[in-house]
Amino acid sequence: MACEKIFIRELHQRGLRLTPQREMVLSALHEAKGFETAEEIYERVRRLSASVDISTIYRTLDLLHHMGFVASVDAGDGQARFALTALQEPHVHLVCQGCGRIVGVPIHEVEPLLQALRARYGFEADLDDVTLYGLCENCRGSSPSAR
Amino acid sequence: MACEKIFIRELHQRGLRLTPQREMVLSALHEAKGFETAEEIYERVRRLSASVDISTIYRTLDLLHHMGFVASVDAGDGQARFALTALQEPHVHLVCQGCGRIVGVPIHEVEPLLQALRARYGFEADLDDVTLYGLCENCRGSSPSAR
DNA sequence: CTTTTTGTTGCAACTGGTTGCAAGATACCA
DNA sequence: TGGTATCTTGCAACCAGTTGCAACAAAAAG
Repeated sequence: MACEKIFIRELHQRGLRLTPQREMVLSALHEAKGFETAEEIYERVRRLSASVDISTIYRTLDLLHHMGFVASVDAGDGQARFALTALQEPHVHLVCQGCGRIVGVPIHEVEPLLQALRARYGFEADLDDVTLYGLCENCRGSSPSAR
Repeated sequence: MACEKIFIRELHQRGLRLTPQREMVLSALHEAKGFETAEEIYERVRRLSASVDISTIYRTLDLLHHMGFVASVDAGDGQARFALTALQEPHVHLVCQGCGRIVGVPIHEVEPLLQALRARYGFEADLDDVTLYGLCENCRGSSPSAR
């Protein structure tokens, strides 16, 4: 897990600490392979240690998110979903409202939008964490199927 | 209030009813002139009638939003904000994280983004209700001031 | 005007998520 | 190795917003 070494280094750089809870959340995210809710990640962590509190899960996911290790997507169903992105380029996320699939779009592909907003509104938008809703190729034709 | 006549017509078309509560929310939104939280709109309605429940405010704002009368923006502080848009073209909203100002961008100005997503990902995005975060012209230079 | 249908409301309970705080644990230094 | 500063945790209370449901009320029909 090269990821963990980098995590420890980043923590130390910010004067933060490595705790068993933080290790377990990182490990749960490795297991997950894809977007999961905080509750699902909580369940994975509980299999490792029963005494961890859900608020610690949220705090740790938040930390990992701010450090750029984790992407957070609001799929529009009132529950955020999280996934490891480790050190990839930031993505804009597309959520299909037909099938629930989440697709990442490298941020450089929407650079023209950034330029347009800068030019016309003087607005410097931060697209690191944007989620767009719509219909994917599959669901566009057929009638939308349940998630 | 031309807005109210159209509202009544739209309600009837959908088999829905005009109630005092719905009229009061619409009237509160007219008073507001700008984005306000559900709680602020609730306070305005309470000045008209003390017995209205906050859940009715939320349900009505939701209805007005789905009917296209109201824009809903998550300013990133954990509280949604609502404003009358009556029958304007839908907007993408820019929220300045420096000063909290909310600016609307007519949706046709981001049409190129829609086309790019359609072409490369086959994804038909719905930008009617997108909010982007960043810094406005004023706040870009100076150190960000509190909201 | 009364009845009937069905959409709407207030209420209370609940949801996902956040926060204040005292107790506990980590990392550093002697 | 022991002491200490301070970061982190679990807990419980809280927050904005949603939901199920029985009572209510708008609109249409008689």
